[in-house]
Amino acid sequence: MKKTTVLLAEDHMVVREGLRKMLEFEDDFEIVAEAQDGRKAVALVKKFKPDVVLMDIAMPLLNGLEATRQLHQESPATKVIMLSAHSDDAYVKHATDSGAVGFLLKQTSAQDVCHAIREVQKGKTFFNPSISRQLRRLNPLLSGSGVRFNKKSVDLTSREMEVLQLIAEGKANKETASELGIGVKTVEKHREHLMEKLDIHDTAGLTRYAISAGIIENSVQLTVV
Amino acid sequence: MKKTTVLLAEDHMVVREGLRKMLEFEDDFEIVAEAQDGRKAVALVKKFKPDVVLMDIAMPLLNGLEATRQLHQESPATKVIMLSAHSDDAYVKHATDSGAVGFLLKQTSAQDVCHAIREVQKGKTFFNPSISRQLRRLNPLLSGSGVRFNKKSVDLTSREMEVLQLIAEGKANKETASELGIGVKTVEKHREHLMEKLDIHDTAGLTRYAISAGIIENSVQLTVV
DNA sequence: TGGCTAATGGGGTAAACACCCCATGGTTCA
DNA sequence: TGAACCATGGGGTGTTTACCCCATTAGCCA
Repeated sequence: MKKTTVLLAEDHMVVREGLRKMLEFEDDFEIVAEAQDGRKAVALVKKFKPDVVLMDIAMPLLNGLEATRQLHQESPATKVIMLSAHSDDAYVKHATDSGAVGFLLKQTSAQDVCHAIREVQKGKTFFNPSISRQLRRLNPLLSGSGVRFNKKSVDLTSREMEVLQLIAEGKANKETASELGIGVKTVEKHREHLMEKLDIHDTAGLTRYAISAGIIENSVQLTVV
Repeated sequence: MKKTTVLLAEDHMVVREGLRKMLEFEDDFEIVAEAQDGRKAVALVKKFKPDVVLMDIAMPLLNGLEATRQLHQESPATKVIMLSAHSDDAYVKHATDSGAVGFLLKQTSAQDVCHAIREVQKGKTFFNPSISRQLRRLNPLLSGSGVRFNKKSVDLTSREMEVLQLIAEGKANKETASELGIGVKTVEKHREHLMEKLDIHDTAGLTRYAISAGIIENSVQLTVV
């Protein structure tokens, strides 16, 4: 039986070695190459044409999403499973848009990683349960069956984006209202829509989302003088 | 020969399993327990008194720095090696302040992880080369004058730090209270003190502060076109 | 044209929050 | 041995949220 060839793209050596040891335990996988950044990943996929790529989202030089998009030009048959520590909508949406057929959180167990590889190799998709929920929420159209999903995701409206930004900046609804020249009730309404769309129901969560989505900046402050 | 007992504290299962498989390869280590959040880590250290703890900085409920500080009350002999994806000055400084005797980046190879454990077990310290450079840069200021760091910025009590983390994770005061096993009024009080000390008077602001101070983790911004 | 969404707004309620008042023990340190 | 700080609580008050109900206007598009 031909083994499933796998390429690991992950910049953290600890994680990469862990994944490798994990997969070496199984006898139907063969790791053909490892990349520590997105650019290397693209080059190695071009060279080795692996069946599956385990791709970290956050990598130097070229992030996993953009790397996925690029390697699909070179090797359309290669299935990419995204790895991420986080499950922000922006990530999940970008991942599927980029052509990833799987999305794993780093909380995932070894069994699930192996399972995911086998599933995508069979032409299926594999998402962590929580991710699946997000996908259904992002695109109700695909909730029915294995329908292809495309870029129809919850882009926030520009008004919602504005309100989200002001929330994350610490403005109360009243301030936001006068800032935007609209009524407080309208701001509340936008806030409601945001929470519904993002499935985040507290200010702290909205703030974290805004930062991770790049809607506001949050420079790392060094506490060392 | 007695094996070196190790506790893994890391919320990402993928990383944790990787570390475990990595250490199981060596015959002088024995993993006695694993924790997926800081609070569990403290409890398990109290129970098992391991020789060494591999501790991720960013974990739910209680971050690795604060967990380290707490477990040193219970088990002063336990050596803690911090694991982090980043090497921000704030992290390194806080790690040494908290009592960690090692600091590894997640880029570290398996050999170095094992080497680090053996070194700290021998009573030495182990830092990644880049971290060592940072320490040398930071140390003159610290040791020379004997002045406390952070005097410029606010120093929060350890309880306040815990509350801040839970706030930033989106917990309501009631949840935080039951999480910490104290009254809601006390949580409110800590929250008041936080706001007063930091001069931040809204949840969004506290959340941004927690992220920028490295008390909780937040996704890296992606510049996907 | 009918159906969809965005944006605007009003009303109401229960919960949570921010910010005051107060107190009791326990450390720590000068 | 106090002063200063910490952690723990109770009471109260006004503000702000989160989440329901409802409606109108405008634009898009199939």
